[in-house]
Amino acid sequence: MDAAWRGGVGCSPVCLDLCVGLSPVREPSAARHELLDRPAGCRGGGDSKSMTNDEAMILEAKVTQMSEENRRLTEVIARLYGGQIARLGLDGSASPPRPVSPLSGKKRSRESMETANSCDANSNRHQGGDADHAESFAADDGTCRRIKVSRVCRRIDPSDTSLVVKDGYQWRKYGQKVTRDNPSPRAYFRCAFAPSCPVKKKVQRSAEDSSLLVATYEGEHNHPHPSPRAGELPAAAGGAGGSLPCSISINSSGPTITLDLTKNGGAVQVIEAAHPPPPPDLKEVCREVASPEFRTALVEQMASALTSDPKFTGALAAAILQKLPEL
DNA sequence: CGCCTTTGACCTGCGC
DNA sequence: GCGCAGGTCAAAGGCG
Repeated sequence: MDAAWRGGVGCSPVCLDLCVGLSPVREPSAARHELLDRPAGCRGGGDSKSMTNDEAMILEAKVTQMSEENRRLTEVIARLYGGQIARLGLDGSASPPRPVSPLSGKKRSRESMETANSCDANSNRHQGGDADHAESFAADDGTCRRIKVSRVCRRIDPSDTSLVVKDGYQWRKYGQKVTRDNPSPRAYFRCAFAPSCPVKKKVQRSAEDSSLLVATYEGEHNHPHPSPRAGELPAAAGGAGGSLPCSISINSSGPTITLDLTKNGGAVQVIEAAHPPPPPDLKEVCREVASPEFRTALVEQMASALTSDPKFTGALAAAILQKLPEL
């Protein structure tokens, strides 16, 4: 299982985006790509100073180094979460006992019925209803968009019985159910801001930690955020912004785990990566991952492991050879 | 009075 | 075919 996950990091739809202290902003990779995409001589086009070739090469070397570090940490996270993710069914090749996709199977006919009322400009819904199950259809139809699923956790007061996760959107509760694997009831919400908004939210306390509220967002908002406030949890729309250092989402590009280690100002909130519920030590693992000591040790350990791996060194040599100019 | 929440009933898919 | 479980509906009640 671990091997399957590790193998999936590089070549399966599963991808890991890691931000490791490169920048206070959440997407340092964007800046990196901007650097990499442009030839050395063309960089800094918008700057008043023109960059020399030496500076460009140094920057490129740094970027390469960071990429390598990023890749190492990717593997570490993959190992840390490997078992959990596999159980989650995020690996598209596996056939999990309980699919993560919220729209698989039994929702089909009901979704198609709802489509009759809301098949307007909403790009998330397609006429005919079946297209909603983009998890299975989008692979063949590039025009379809998969339903985006993101999962966030928020720590609350254990005595607080309300299943409310404030994210700035307006939600209408339409159901509550006690599920089998969790004694806490699960609340079902619809986005009440726009009638045609397809986004749904499921909120349930963690079975392991009653002070942890797990909110699962399904779909994307087809309207602007009504009252964007800083520090609130990210909803499905946009998905990228928010205060959580770690999130899992499933979208058109496949399952994505984002761990942002640059956000160490606040307490690290634990994302439940397991379904069924994770072992209790997962939270501890997440805390460790966020600590500088752990990161340092991690890098050293991974560097050691990678350099002692003949496959890695071989692949690295091959990659370097490819980069060398032909003689 | 209108909106929202609650909650039991119903629907649907899946596994046996 | 039947039972189970998740998801949704809709009537009833509460609240401002």
